[in-house]
Amino acid sequence: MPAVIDGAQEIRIEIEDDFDLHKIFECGQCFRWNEGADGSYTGVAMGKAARIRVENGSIVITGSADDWRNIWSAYFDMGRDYRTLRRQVCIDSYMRAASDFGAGIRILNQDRWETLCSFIISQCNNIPRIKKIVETMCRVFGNPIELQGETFYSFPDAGKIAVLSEKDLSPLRCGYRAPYILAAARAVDSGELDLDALSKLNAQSARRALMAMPGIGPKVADCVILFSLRIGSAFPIDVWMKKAIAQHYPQGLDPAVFGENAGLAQQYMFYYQRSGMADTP
DNA sequence: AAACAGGCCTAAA
DNA sequence: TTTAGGCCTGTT
Repeated sequence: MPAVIDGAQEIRIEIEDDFDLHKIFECGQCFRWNEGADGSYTGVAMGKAARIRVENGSIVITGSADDWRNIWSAYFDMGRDYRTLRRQVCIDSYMRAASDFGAGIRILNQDRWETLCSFIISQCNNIPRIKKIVETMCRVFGNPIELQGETFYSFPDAGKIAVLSEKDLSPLRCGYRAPYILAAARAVDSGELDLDALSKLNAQSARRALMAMPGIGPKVADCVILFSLRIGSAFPIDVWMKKAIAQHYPQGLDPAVFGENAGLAQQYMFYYQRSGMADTP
């Protein structure tokens, strides 16, 4: 069992398993963590602001031991052994290279409503703009959170957004996605779309329910399923993944070969493809 | 300046 | 069942 040392402002957790902050936060699954000059990351998740770094084989994160146990441990998916999972997705030499390159990635267990909303925003958008829209949304509609003298903002509840109009969302500059955001907020707030319940279904059923919503297609649905519903078989396919598959599996690739680890395989492929390292086989 | 960006929707084969 | 064009906005 990893030791948890409880300091005044931060705690320290020894890690043996894969855990690379840069890869975790830059592999495209989240939008609210930013790297500082010292290599630490600061961000807001699950209603908490935190700063985290890795030092001498330990995670060092602001907050209490209870925060770690109640929030961050699950958020960083510490219940799973990624060294083992990484071996399991090595179905060929390409996946061997991709998973070696991406070693350290972990799939975050993020807030469901936030993930849904963020990936609605992500459609036909680049990462800087996605982050900007999400940050504006939090600043305008979220609650302030203090961390080491700095003010951050939580992601607003679905109920807070549900009562707004398209006009209210105009500061976000999110264009045609605004009605999609409102529809999702209202469905989540009313219980018509029960994300917790979806997490108990299989990927196919959850996907069908999500795609019944306007503005949610297969890619957004799969991201929500993988990054927040904890259903590991989801395999989001975006333009990068299409390139990766075309290059390395011209005959096609059935994600089912990865079973329950398809989502992790996707993350390795995606991260590898985006790095440009995958282009020279 | 025009094209494009980590999709989705609709219309049309 | 698959494919083309349009869509807000910001950036190149």
